[in-house]
Amino acid sequence: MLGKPVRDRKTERQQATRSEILETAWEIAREKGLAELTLRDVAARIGMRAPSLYSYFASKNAIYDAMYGQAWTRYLAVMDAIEPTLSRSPRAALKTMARTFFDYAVADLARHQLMNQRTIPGFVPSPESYAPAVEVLERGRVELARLGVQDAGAFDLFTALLGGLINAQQANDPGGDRWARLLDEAVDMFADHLGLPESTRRRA
Amino acid sequence: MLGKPVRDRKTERQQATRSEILETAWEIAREKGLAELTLRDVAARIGMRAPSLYSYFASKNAIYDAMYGQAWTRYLAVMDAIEPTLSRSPRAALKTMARTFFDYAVADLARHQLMNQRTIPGFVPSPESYAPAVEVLERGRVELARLGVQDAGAFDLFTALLGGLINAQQANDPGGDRWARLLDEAVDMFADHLGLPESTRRRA
DNA sequence: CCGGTTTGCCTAACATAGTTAGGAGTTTGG
DNA sequence: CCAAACTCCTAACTATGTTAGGCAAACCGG
Repeated sequence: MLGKPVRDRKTERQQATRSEILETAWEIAREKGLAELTLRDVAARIGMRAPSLYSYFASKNAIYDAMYGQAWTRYLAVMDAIEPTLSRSPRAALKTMARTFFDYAVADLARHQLMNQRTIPGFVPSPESYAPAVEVLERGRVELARLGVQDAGAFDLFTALLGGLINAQQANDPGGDRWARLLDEAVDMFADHLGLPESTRRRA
Repeated sequence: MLGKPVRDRKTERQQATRSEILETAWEIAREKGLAELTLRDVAARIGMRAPSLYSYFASKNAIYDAMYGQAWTRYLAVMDAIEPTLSRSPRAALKTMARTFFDYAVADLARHQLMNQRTIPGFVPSPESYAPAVEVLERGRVELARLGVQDAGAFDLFTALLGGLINAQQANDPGGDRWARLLDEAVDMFADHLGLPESTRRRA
């Protein structure tokens, strides 16, 4: 008589368990490293056995995939939070954007590896999980265009520069700031190159 | 009566087999990917079984380690070949050095992953294998200093920039030239930033 | 030339980890 | 209330790095 129930308790529970698995996976990845994550570990920590996880994810890579999607989706939220506060000065805005992404990447090694490196053999993000990554890039492209960086090559150069600094920092001085402290200078270099206003050239 | 024999046939044979194992490992890594390398595969291809490889290398990671050392040692040879031909113009020399390293990295994906990325879980190069990598960096640092790039931060910025371009190229456009073609511009940007002579600023 | 040692490779087997098969107990929807 | 669905389990398979132990050929001092 009654129509569909308002809540789908089954699906709700299923979703809750999926979330719990993912949270636990992040936890272990942060503790032991992304690659050291094992299904038996994840399962044990939530009071299950490994095969039971297959009721929630099709494979271990599907878990990585969901984590990948989460990481980029959450960064989208960070972008949302930042955008209203961006300076109208192109240079300052560029620095804020770069610093924000840099900090997000450096804050969690496992997450950075998953998002930005091919550290898991055989893992390739699915189109659905890749979508937020593409959107982050697209929003970055639009934002930079708004700031005066219209050239496609220039945007590629910016992403390479930023990615290079992040990788160097994580690989050669994790926890330190050897490359972190070069970030503003790098952005200035880039801005100078494009002739953006408010030049503050360094190192004569 | 006679002293030690001139040649140690035993060691020679051992070395030859080690080389054969490494060559085969490179071959498989290039074919299937670095992480997809298995000891059973390597062994089979040289007419052995997996455990026999342990007479030549202490572990699979020891094979990766030797490959890592080879890759960097071979690049040292490339540097040797390049150095005499370097232009006296800092900018031109910088471009040649950057392009040479870029091309070396891009020429072999598996090798690049091993040299420059943490793509093999748990693999950390030994001090001996790390040494040539350090020397490449050191020679680069000296060479750049000679060209007028004395600041330590500037050198770090250069390596980050170059590494960022390489990673972007390999990750997002393998086999293409989307970032490769930005290399000269990137070096000019860097040289402009440092005020090196022969400026050819682009993109007004 | 001969007996012991070393070397080179083997088979068997173990541990770990992802994954599949199949089943039992519980929940749930008609 | 019953059948279907769901949840989780145990057992087991596969792949792969690795260890144990053995056997035959090569080597070498006397």
